[in-house]
Amino acid sequence: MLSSTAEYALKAVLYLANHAEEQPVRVGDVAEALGIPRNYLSKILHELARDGVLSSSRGKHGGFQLAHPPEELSLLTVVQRFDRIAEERSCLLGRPQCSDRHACAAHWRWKAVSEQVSTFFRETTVADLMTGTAIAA
Amino acid sequence: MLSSTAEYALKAVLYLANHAEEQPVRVGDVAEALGIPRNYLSKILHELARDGVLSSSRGKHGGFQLAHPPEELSLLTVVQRFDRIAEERSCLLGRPQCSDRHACAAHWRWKAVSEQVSTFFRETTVADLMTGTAIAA
DNA sequence: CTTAAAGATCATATTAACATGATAATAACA
DNA sequence: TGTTATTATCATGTTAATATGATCTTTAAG
Repeated sequence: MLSSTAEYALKAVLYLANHAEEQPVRVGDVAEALGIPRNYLSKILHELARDGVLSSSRGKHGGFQLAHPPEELSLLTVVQRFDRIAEERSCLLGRPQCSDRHACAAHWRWKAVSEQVSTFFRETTVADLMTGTAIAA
Repeated sequence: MLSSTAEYALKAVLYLANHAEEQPVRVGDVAEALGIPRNYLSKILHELARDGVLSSSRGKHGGFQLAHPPEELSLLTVVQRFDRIAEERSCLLGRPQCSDRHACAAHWRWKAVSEQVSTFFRETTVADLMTGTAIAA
């Protein structure tokens, strides 16, 4: 569903959210804890920082942390830079211009499902996925 | 959502379903009509034939056609050889062992959405997407 | 039995995603 | 002010998906 890059981003953000006490957290620690290639993750976290999802500090005692409370951070925000999640380009058959007005063969049936996916990413927050958080259906 | 290979497969199967009169249809015709690279499509259709989705005949007047009525052909069947659609490996965070018993942070929330996607591919048939077919929600 | 039209197959090229390694820039602190 | 720990950046390598081109095999028709 997600590219491995987006998956790394999401896992790392979740890790930072769950380690809010020990902020900021070093790339190396996150990479080791999650089994993600270090320099690759470094680049990903840097991009998240440029997007305003994380804040970073260099030098001794530097590292990364969430820039905003996890309740205010949707999964879509974390992931959208890396994957086009069911936003706009949601045509199952890859048509550039597939819409209600110009529907492909699969449009109406797929739209219902596709919107559920979008909604999940748009409305689920990092706080919803933090360990120790009550999970309600 | 789908890889371009799976998308090609689906488009081609739909094309064959919609041209049942002129069977069998040549690879070149399908490729040209859909804007898909010819030899690449040839390989894809060959794989679909090996899976029993299509039947192929060589030589003059050869080509491809559906091996079964479109009502009996699910999108999952068409696509599963090329993409792992929400079957098994459905963990959003890519955990190899994510299940109800060993749930990742996203498991329960994602499961509901993921199952809708699976169901769509499993239960929608090629007939449902054919042109001229009534579309009911 | 030859020929032409079709799919089947093989070798290779291209591209983007994923990953690694080396070096530069920055900040804390002795 | 120099040393060290950290992120930032750049150059390069690897791999899988996508794509192309050439050739082989099969079959219908003349």
